[in-house]
Amino acid sequence: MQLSLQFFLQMLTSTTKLTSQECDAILSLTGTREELPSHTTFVDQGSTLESVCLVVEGLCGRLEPAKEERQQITGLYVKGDIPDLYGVYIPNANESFIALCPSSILRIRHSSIRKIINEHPGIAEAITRYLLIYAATTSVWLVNLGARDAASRISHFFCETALRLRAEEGNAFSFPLRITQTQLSEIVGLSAVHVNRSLKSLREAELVSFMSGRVHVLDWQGLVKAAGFDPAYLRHQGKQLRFAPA
Amino acid sequence: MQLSLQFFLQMLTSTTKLTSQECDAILSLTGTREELPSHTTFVDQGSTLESVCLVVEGLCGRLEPAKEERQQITGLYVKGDIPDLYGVYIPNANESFIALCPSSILRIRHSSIRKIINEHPGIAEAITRYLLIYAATTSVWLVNLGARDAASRISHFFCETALRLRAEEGNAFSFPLRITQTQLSEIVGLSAVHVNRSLKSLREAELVSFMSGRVHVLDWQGLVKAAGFDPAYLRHQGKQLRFAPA
DNA sequence: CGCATATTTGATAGATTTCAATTTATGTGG
DNA sequence: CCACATAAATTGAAATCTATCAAATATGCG
Repeated sequence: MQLSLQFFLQMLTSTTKLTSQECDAILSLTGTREELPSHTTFVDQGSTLESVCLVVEGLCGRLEPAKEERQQITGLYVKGDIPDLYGVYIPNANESFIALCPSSILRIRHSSIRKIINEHPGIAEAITRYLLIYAATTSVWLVNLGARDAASRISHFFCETALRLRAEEGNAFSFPLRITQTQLSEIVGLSAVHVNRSLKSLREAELVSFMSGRVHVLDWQGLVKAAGFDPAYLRHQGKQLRFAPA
Repeated sequence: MQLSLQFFLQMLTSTTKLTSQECDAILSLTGTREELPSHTTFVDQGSTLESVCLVVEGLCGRLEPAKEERQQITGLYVKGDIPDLYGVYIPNANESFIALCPSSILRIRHSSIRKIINEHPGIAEAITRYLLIYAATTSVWLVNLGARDAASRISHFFCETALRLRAEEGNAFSFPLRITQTQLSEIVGLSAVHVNRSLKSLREAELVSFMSGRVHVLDWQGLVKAAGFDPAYLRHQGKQLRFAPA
């Protein structure tokens, strides 16, 4: 009974009405567990995909090949996420996936996913919605890099991550985020040095502090405001949908 | 017989093997034609979607709500694209869509799309792949803003757009791109003034010039190199796929 | 303890934005 | 076709933001 599979199912049912058979089909997916030390690449850019990776524990990132030494992380994945789920439909990896901290994944063969997709039309529909929510997140990241300054970018990332980790509670709280400042800089498209200085200014403004792999939100309201953060894209508003026959 | 519908079908069949019935189902989609003056918003952020918009002529953009006056364009859509196709699955618009120049669209009701999706499993699959290719493009834009300087960003955008407009031919050619420098600045996340100066430097480097709504590629090889452009994400490599029963 | 990695700081160079003004295009009505 | 109004492009100067380089300090781990 993988907790992470239940998290994944939760994401699917947050948008899509699934029958109990469909839910069972998801929960009974099996795969092989892999323990990944920090910085391990578990999907290679350019490879042909035959399985997907469910994040069971830890944090993973999508890494796009960028010019020379400069690399860009274009997605963050937490427990219950399947970063390379798109590979079921398009099995060519244009990017790599790496463990940002010691993590563990469950590798599930495409054939298992295809089987339940073909047998249960609602699952195909739910997966499409799941993929679309990730696409929406990427758009928001794009706005973050294109339209905000350093401190706001970092703030926005912290806000998003707090919600995705289900960590938000009250106006002050903290949550684990075991990444380095260098990795953070590759997420927000800044130099590591500048991230360090921006973190300092956020700390001095008493909005948020980030140390030893943990984010301490000091003033959630203020942080949300400074970041221009609107959580609409993360949460499905409105009721569960389904147009496939049950 | 809409040429733009044929373009759309081409995008679907570039990834997915469709039966001739399925192709016919696509081509016989109907909707209402709308002529849009430049800057018209045709999908409002926050609205509930009941139709999709096929770009018949012109150029459209996806506009994300950003802080205050600063706005970010997170997607560009050309003839044959359906920018808001995702709305069939998630009918809440988190962003607006606008005409970047005088354009015309065909508004097709969701119910028509849903009908052919339910009747033809291959179409659902093809649409999912189509949505994923757009998501991949957004990731590449994210890398563009996060890891490249001004001139490279602009170059990269021109390279991508040349291919998407099927304009590339030889080492020097030109193609129409009826957007303003201000709109370009909202695409690449820079100020309009800096875009203007970067364009000047690209012109002086004899790589590309952009004037009166037209891109003149002076040295395609050089431009691709300066941009660090790799077209893999735009073109589906490998043969047509399908795992739904025909 | 000692190495490797991560964080912090200072100084400097470079990139980009902003503000303000000017020039050049573009479109429209007479 | 011209005159006008408007939008777009261009330029200069200064301020701000961000990157780079180099070094020092801290942290984690065997």
